Amino acid sequence: MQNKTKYLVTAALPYANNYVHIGHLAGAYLPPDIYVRYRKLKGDDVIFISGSDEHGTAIDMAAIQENVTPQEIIDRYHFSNKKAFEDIGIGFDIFSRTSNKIHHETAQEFFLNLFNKNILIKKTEKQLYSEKEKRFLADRFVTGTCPVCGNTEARGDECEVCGSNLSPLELINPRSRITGDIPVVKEAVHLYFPLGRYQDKISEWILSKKGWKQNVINYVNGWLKSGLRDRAVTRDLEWGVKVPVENNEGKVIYVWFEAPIGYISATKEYFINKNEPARWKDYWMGDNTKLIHFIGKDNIVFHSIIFPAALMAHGEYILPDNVPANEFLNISGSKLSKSKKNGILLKDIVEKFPPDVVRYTIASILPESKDSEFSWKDLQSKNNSELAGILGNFINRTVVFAKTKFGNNIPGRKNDDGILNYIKDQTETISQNYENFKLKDALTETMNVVRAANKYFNDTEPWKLIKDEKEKCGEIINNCLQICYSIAILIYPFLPFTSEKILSILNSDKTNFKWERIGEINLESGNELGENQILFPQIEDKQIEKEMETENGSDSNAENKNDLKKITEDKTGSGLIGLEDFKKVNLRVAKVIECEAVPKSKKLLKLKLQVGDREKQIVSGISEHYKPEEMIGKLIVVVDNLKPSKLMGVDSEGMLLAAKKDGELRLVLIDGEIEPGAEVS
RNA sequence: GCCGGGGUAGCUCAGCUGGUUAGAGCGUCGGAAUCAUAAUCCGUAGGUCGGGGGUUCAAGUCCCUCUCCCGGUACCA
Repeated sequence: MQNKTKYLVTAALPYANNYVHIGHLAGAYLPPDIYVRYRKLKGDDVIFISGSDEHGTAIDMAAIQENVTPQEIIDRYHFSNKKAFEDIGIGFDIFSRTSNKIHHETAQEFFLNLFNKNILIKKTEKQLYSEKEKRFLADRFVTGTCPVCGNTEARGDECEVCGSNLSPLELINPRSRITGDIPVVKEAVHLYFPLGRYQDKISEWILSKKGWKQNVINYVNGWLKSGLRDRAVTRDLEWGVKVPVENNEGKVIYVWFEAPIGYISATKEYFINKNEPARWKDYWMGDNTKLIHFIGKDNIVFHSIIFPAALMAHGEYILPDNVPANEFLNISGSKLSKSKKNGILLKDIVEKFPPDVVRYTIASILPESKDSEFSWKDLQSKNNSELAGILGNFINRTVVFAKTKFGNNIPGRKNDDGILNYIKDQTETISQNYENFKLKDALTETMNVVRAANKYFNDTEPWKLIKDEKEKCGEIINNCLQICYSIAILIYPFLPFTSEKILSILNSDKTNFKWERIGEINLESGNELGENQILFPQIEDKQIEKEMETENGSDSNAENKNDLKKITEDKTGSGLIGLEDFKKVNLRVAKVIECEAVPKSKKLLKLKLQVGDREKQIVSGISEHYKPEEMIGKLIVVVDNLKPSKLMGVDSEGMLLAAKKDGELRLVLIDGEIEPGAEVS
């Protein structure tokens, strides 16, 4: 008994700066919930943990922008997300938050442990310092003129206008975002976690892991190959967990380091609530706990490299047993560009559709091995033809039959004809699927059981037997009702709400509600049934069309690809070229009709050009020299037949001519007026 | 450009270390049945496994190459 395996299952900590959407659900919340519900049915000792990640500059900044306190921001998202999770039936044992006192203490203890062992390294770097505020300014707390596009309100880490990645020191005329104070450059000391030193240990540890998903191994190997680098663990910020070491005023522990410790703090909190404040150690420090992190693929690095390295450094904690990361769930129709995150919010979808319908749809397309695609039509068809048609129908036809033909009582039985044993056998393969984190397969097999139930009903034809073999008929219906109970157990991990409803329809309680009772006799003959209800009402076309419309409305990605695909061979001859060669280059006059910066790029501008009666788009690295608006209307010279290419994902169908020397760049322009499209030779 | 992941029936996806006629669900079409939310059950059709080349007795599965999509990274004359 003492040695029974304990399971510590975590779901990624959602950042309390955004609403959780169904992509998150598919990646990091529904899978562990299903898994945990299965373990609980098996009677395993399992705790399911998550909580809001509530620190970091993004939250602080959001607060400033909205002119509220960070507390208000995190409260908004924490409680909203928490409720959405409850509504969809994610049964966390605890959904904590990193702003809790217990977390601050835990994180500080962890930090001090490493600090006292001299594991953390001091490094000096140049940083902006505000004399007035008497502190160093974190990246996002600096505003200035973007060196790329000239935007005067660029942030220290990124220019929101042109999307360039910046460092605060690059900004022209930097100033404090809060007080407007002009900062000075000063040397700042920060503590670093020597991740590089753990390269070998991590590598060895990963290699020793069996049964990890291939996508996770690939990701980790990619990181290991390019070499692990030390990471700063302190940051200049007010909002966060204070660095518990002298001479570090105004510094907090960097969120990447502090947040995952939240799993530990949440466990502590869970046991404090249960009045067993020391029990958490049995899980985090015991030798028979399986720590399992469910996450999306964007989190693999943190959960399979960085956090384990930190745990190794600390030394007293267990390491993850598995990190079953999922790929991404895409929304069909609208290709979600990385810039705008068009997700379907969890809190919205649970208002429109029953939670189990959403759970079922998502569970059946879990991105376990590759990105998968969600569509509203899929949800509709899953509901109508699988949930209603197969599952709902079986329960309903059985119950209606028993009610009308057997006076609302469970008819008697003698012995079964093998169907229950068949179902019991199936649980073995289903169990295997759960154990291997193959939840989609588990769902398929589960539904196959329900299909078999329908087949049983069809094959035995109780509606015929009722006429002159009522007793035999009663036995079949008894079997079907027993199957209903078994189904309630089987589907519980995926459809907990429906599971409850079935129990209530059967007028039964949870005494036999255990995995090993599947395929057993769990209902007593003679008992009265409860009130019947339709488990899955049809979803009408209208309802689906409405969702599809609202979705498409927000998406305006209607760029058709051009068919012009002339390819020119460019052979590099050394020295002189003949007229023939020169003529291969098709130079034309083009008028700039639109121009904007390419998001996230430093130097690229996207230009829409008029060339004769055609339009074409080119991308050019000139934004350090020309602003988008001053480009419009200019008559420039372009190479018209250049092989098209993509720059940062944006199509470019040519190049413009410009002179360049010593960092100076000037465009080749046309003297006077001439029709765009005119040939240049 | 580079790194990683993909491209398998109309749709959504399975196919581990290469091995008999490539699978499932939904959808299609045909039939049976009528207890049931016109739900169920049986059967049918549908794939040159993105294109090309190679290794092998044998490749969706390994190698090369091309192409398209996704993510990361690169920044461009």
